Amino acid sequence: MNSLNAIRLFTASVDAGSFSEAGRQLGLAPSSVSRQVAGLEDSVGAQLLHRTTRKLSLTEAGRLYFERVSRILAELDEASAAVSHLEEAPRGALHVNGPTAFGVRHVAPALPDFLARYPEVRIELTLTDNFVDLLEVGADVAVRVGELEDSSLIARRLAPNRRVLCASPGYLAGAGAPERPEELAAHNCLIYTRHHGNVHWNLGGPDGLAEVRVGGNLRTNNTEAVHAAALGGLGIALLPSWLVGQEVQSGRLMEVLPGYRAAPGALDTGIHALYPADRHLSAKVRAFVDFLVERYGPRPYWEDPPRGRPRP
Amino acid sequence: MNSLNAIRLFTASVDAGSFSEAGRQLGLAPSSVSRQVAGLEDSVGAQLLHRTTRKLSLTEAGRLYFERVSRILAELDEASAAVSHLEEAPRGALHVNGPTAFGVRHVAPALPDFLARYPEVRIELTLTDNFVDLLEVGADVAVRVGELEDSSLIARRLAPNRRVLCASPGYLAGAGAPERPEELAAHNCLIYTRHHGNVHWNLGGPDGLAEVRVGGNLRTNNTEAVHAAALGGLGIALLPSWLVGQEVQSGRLMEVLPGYRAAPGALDTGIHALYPADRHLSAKVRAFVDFLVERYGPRPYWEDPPRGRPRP
DNA sequence: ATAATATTTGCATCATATGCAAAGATGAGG
DNA sequence: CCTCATCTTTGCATATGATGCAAATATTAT
Repeated sequence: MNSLNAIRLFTASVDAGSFSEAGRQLGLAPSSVSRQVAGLEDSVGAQLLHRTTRKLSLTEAGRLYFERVSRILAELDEASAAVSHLEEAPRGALHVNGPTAFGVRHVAPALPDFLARYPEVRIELTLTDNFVDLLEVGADVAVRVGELEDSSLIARRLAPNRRVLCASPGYLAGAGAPERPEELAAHNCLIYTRHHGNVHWNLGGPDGLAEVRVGGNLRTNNTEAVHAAALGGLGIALLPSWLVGQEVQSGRLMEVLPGYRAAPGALDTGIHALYPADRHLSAKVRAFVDFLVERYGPRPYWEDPPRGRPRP
Repeated sequence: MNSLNAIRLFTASVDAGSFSEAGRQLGLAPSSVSRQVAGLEDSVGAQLLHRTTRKLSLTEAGRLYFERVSRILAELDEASAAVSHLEEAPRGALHVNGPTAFGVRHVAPALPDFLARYPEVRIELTLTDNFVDLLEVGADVAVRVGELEDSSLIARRLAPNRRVLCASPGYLAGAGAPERPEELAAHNCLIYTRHHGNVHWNLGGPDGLAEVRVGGNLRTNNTEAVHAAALGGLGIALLPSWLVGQEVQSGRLMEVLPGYRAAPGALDTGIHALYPADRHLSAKVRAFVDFLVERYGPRPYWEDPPRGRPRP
């Protein structure tokens, strides 16, 4: 096993012209240099240097070894430098993973700004709705909505995940807008079946929690389908604000029971960025997460403008 | 300072797919591998591997580093192998140094045979008559006639260095052939001035040592000049057998006082090959020295065929 | 010839690597 | 859902290797 140290001392000795001079330059005793080079010669099985008290001279083997090895040392330093260079500033490929619905609406639109700020980064965005292992898919960072379970990853909160009741103006014009949670039972409520207790909506409001048994003529395992049906005027939906916020703002949907929101559950822990708990967090990942935190902020742009209502 | 060991363990881990497997293959504890790789990551300042109990996966930095570094490791092994390879068989450049007169007569003519036996060797023959430092001139081996003083070199005896009295048949026909050493004083003796006591010839014969004061009309510092003058019939010369042996055999010169020879002095210690006292003697040097020893033998071809006379 | 400097070696000291054991974590299989 | 096997990591004791100092040897310059 060649020690890199010995090789460095060998080349330093050749450059310096003597073991003592090399030792002085490197802050080592001449004896150390001498022994390391001798060990290297034993290791490669050939005399590399002819020694005289006044002069070192390369043997043919030494000259050959020196030429190759000094180039190799340079390459090695170069390799380290290349890697360090990657960490100096955000650059290189960044694999981002996230759920389709959120990714399409709030990640992909943010990428042009991010890439404009960090021109040396290339992004590969993978949107998947089944849970994937970050490392398995080769992702550097993932955006997750609710449900944090992967304990080997670090989660950084990006935004709250508020679910609100909403319906289209047309539906509310026909069926009327409920004023109290209990009235939801009489409405056509669009059910997202992947919530744990999907037949009950737990709503928090000014007068505490209210559990309402709801139902209707649409049950689906796809949030987008609920969304589309609500937009089409089918009924009242309980959907995350990041999905309907801007439509509420534009009036295509109207918030129902605006003082109430879904009681915090597993799905409501917030929106997080997840990345490996490595000692060396790469600059590009850090930059990306910081960018999202900054872009979404404590009150994301998809939330209604402040209405002065107390937050739970 | 990167430890080569850590890099090897890193690449081994990537190849093996786990620290434990790499450890098994290399006979190391998993903890060692883990720590070395962690240290390497600290050293380059970037995460190289994402770790899971079940899987290792390269980060982008790790992939980049791995690609470069595994190639570099191969080059390093190659460099060592190339140098070791040099030692397996005689090959490469062999720098031979020696005195002009002997070199022209007995080294250069031997080279075709040597090179025929070792086709991978290239010879650079440097003939100099002033003493040169082997290392200074970059020689691997030197042939020296007498005068061994360089204690840092190893001397291997190649042949005896016998000096004999000789003259041309023409001279002897005119001046007569001496029968006893004392008669030399009356002859024209050709003096080589670089002998220490150059006005006295110390001759050993059947009746012991005889010191004869000699002189003549030619004194020169060049053996070749003495040789040429003797061939031209100028007088009696005291010349090494390797210089005149074959001419004595052919009759162009005749030995004078054949029972006598120069008493062993500094110039008569023999003909030696000198090479650096390195622990790793290169194969080509060893082969060359062995070749000369074998070629010259204990009684070199330039010596007269055995005459049954006692050696001193 | 003397002084100065270079390499090498022995020895004590110190840093580092290693192995073992234990703890924490993860995926497979029942 | 739980258990088991395996992997990584960390703490600690040990061993291997590196280092510095001093002395011996050798060589060149003055």
